[in-house]
Amino acid sequence: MAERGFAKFSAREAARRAGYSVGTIYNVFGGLDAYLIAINSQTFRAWSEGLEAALAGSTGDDDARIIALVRAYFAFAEANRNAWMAIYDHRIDRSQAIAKQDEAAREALTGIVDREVTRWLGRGDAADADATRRLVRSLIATVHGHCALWLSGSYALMREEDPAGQALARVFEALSAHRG
Amino acid sequence: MAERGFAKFSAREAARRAGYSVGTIYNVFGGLDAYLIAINSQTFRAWSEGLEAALAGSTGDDDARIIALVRAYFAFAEANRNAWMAIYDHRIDRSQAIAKQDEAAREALTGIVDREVTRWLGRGDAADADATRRLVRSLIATVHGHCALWLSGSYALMREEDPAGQALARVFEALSAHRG
DNA sequence: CCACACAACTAAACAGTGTTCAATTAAAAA
DNA sequence: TTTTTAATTGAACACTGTTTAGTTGTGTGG
Repeated sequence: MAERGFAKFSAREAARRAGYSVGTIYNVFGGLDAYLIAINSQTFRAWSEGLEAALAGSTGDDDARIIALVRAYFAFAEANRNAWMAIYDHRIDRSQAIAKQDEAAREALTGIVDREVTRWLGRGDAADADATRRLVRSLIATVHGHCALWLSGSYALMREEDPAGQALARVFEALSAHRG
Repeated sequence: MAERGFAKFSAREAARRAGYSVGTIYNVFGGLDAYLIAINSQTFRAWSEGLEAALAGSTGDDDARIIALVRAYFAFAEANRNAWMAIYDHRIDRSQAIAKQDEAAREALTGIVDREVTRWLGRGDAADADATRRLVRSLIATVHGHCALWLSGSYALMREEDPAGQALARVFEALSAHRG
């Protein structure tokens, strides 16, 4: 997946390279969808680790943590283009429930952002908990949008040499509007 | 494309339904990529028309125009899920130049947003033209991110009943930060 | 009116794909 | 050692995109 990308990915070839036959994928994972979910969940885990590592190495103030977080978000996506894009290329049929461990891998990322945003906003009252959660989702969407359009090359966003910087500007505008 | 979605779309079946053979697509469009670009460009045109129609029907103040624009953005995407997502599902090989008319269809949308943002910001000096353009791209990315995560159902953004409202909140925060 | 040229279109072939499933092999239990 | 269970295969099926030789139709110049 990392080297061919979602469009050119072939379960048959993946099985071949692993020294197995096609059928084994279906026996082990139950179907192609579950296999792709497993692959993408691994990407999610690596992504979360990358973000945590960047945060652990951030010694500055609270602004610095947000900056490190967003920069690490973009850095991972760029360094793992195909794998990162595959996460969003694979449309999951919502009728079929996904495995608990895979669900957890996906929610871990939201959890990190939630923790850091709450930290930045300062002791959040329990009353604002819901508003904060909505803001977190929205900030993720904001950063995602910048990253996705950047990597896909859509629009003439290309003439933007620092999309992460633009995303950060939007994030801080939103955060500032929600403080105190 | 509208009824099957990008993943299940088949050029062979499209040709069959149109009463042609597969080869004709290759003769007319030169290749599958160009065919998909033509399809998506048509979606872009319909999308732009939808936005313009919403703006034409907006009689309120400047805030109302921005609101109408973003709401129409989401409305079109929701009403044309598959076609809208296909725009971003189809990764164009940047080595091959796309037709001029298709390029125009894509840039028209950016043009609309540019016009409305400039209008909202008030007479923009020529000096700020570049800053405005960067902001416009960033706002598009912001709204795109909300819409994409919403329709794909990624993250637990689902528990958000008004993603367009969240996108609008972010847009106005950004616009306010960039006024005079 | 005819032969010709040219465009549009087809149909078949090729190498791939996802998906299923009877048959086989390997491992574990009795 | 025999039997049961699990893991794995490989072939079949119906698709897909892509290419190309060949066929059809249509309008033009003589």
